[in-house]
Amino acid sequence: MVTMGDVARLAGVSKMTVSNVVNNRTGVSEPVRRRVLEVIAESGYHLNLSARTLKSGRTGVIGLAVPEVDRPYFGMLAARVIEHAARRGFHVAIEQTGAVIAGEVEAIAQSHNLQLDGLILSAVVLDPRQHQVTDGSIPIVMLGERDFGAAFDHVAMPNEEGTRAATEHLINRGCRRIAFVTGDDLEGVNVVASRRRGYAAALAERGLKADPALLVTSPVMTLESGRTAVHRLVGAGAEFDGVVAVTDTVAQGVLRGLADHGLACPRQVRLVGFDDIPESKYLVPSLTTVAPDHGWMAEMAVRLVVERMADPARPTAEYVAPFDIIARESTR
Amino acid sequence: MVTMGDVARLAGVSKMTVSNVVNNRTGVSEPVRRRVLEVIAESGYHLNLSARTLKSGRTGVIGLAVPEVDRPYFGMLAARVIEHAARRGFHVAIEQTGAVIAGEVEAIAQSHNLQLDGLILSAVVLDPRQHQVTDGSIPIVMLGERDFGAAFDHVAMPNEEGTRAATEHLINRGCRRIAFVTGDDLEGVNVVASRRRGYAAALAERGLKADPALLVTSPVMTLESGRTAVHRLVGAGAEFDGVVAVTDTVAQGVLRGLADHGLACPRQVRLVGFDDIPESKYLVPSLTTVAPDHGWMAEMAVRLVVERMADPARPTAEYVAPFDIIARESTR
DNA sequence: TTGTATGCGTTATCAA
DNA sequence: TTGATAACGCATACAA
Repeated sequence: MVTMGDVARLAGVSKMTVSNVVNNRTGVSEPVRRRVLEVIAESGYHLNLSARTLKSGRTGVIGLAVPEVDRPYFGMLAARVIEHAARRGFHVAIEQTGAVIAGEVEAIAQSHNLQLDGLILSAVVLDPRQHQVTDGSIPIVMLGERDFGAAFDHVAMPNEEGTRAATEHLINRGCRRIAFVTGDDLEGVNVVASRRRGYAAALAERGLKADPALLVTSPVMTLESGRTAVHRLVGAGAEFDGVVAVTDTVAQGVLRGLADHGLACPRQVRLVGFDDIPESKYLVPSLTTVAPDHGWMAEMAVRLVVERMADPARPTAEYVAPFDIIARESTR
Repeated sequence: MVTMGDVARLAGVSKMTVSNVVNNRTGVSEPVRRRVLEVIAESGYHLNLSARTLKSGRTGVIGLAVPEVDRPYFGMLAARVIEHAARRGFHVAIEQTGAVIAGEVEAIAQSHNLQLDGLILSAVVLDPRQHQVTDGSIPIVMLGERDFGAAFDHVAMPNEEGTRAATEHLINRGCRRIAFVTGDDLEGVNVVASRRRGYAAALAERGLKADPALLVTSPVMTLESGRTAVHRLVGAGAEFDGVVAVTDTVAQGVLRGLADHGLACPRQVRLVGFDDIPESKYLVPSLTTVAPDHGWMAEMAVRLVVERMADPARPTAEYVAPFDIIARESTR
């Protein structure tokens, strides 16, 4: 391997001069700079980032911990975060937490070992009331789901507002018996609880009764759980003319479940999701959904991490992403 | 920051002994080991990976370059690669190439700077005949798409075999006018060309004519391009009773396009995709598809990278993933 | 404008 | 079984 010293020797200068050239610092005469760059090109020299890191204590790597990158929503998030991080000169190492508490705790713990400069954690199960996760050694930004109070910077989804708007949208379309298909952690501080509050609030506002038979929960929020939810509703003889799904992925499963029972959407049952994943527009019927501004969220998360690196003492901030209701065929 | 030296001092031993304990090496007496571990726990010491890297020249990071992580297929791939790499003690840094040649070349070039121990490159546009990409400084495994001959280890998709089987499946179901919806780089050494060969081979084998009007190409392979392809077929007055889509994502777009024109699938047009992304099972109608073994591919790619680290001289190998045809509603 | 000395935290080598 | 020393490649401080 060719080192900075080799380049210095070949160019007939000192290591320091090479370092200055490599780092684009001033104070190097033009002829010397050219000579050094020549030698670098010829020799195939590459700066050793580990050595620089050892000196500076910074790796230039931001961790992104998500449940699984192959869930559409988190894949989308990862793509945006990688983009915005690159724009600021950072690389992204992805950790998969598996949506289990141990995985999310581990992601924080590992951030030391991995020498991350910062961590963006999309926690979905970690409960701030039950787990002491205050780390403090590197900037951690909580993304999207759980609210850890003022302990961390937090970029939140418009969970409650979004679901309320979605539910209102169904009501405006004439639905009166609206089911809510979601996860089962209704008590915690989490996306499931917040979105359900929005659903309940909209019903209450419009004077509709929240029928417990129309609340279908399951431990996971997947395509399969959405499908199964419909099977359960129909199996229990529940009457419903609208469904609010906790995510687009679940909604897609619901669509499948409706098809299994020959229920036409939107004619017999209208459906609305949450996230606006890329596929939603192409489903048959295309899916009405709550569309938070994902690019905005990713950019903000990266920005908060980077800014906190510069100023660790800054008070934590909480941002809620803007959103739109995208009306499509599933609620026509 | 607490260093190995600090731990050594606190434990009353040498740095080397601490290192031996941290690395689980033999030759440390039990009492000393316990004492050191105690101090480590108390002091909150964490091994500095950069320093280790500086010594060893290894980072423990494998790069994974994919077009975009938010495409379902590549998200799936990334998830599997991360899993298998973790199993072998490696972390994964994801690069997004944007499916452009410059991005793919850049990924290789950057692998130096990022101090990657290896690179898994899912190239989709880089053409081995036109670009000199032989690097040699770190192990590079080509994944899935393009064939670089013996220059790199290669884990291939069963492109030709898969599409042939898919096309045969349609013929067996009674289709006689089968369209192929794909990308437009039909000449290169790539997934588009191979899959088309499989399509053509199946038609030829069964004595069906390949009507050029039924070959619909577009520069990209997306949900939108699938949808548009159907619009173009119908707009041109083409008659077709089956569609082979180059990927499941494109197939999903095709499904949408069929719906736009009131064409019933599978009654009027049968459809088959390629990849078996998680969503395919839940589409309405559920999608018949060629299902390569993605876990197998990811595992093999990681294995090849890691093995080549150990033995850079080993001749390159080529593996083709096994696959199944999953018959679902879209070809019922 | 350029060079020298020193140290970042770890590990390999060799000696004790 | 343990310890001392010398690197790894770079950047900081300071001297020339």
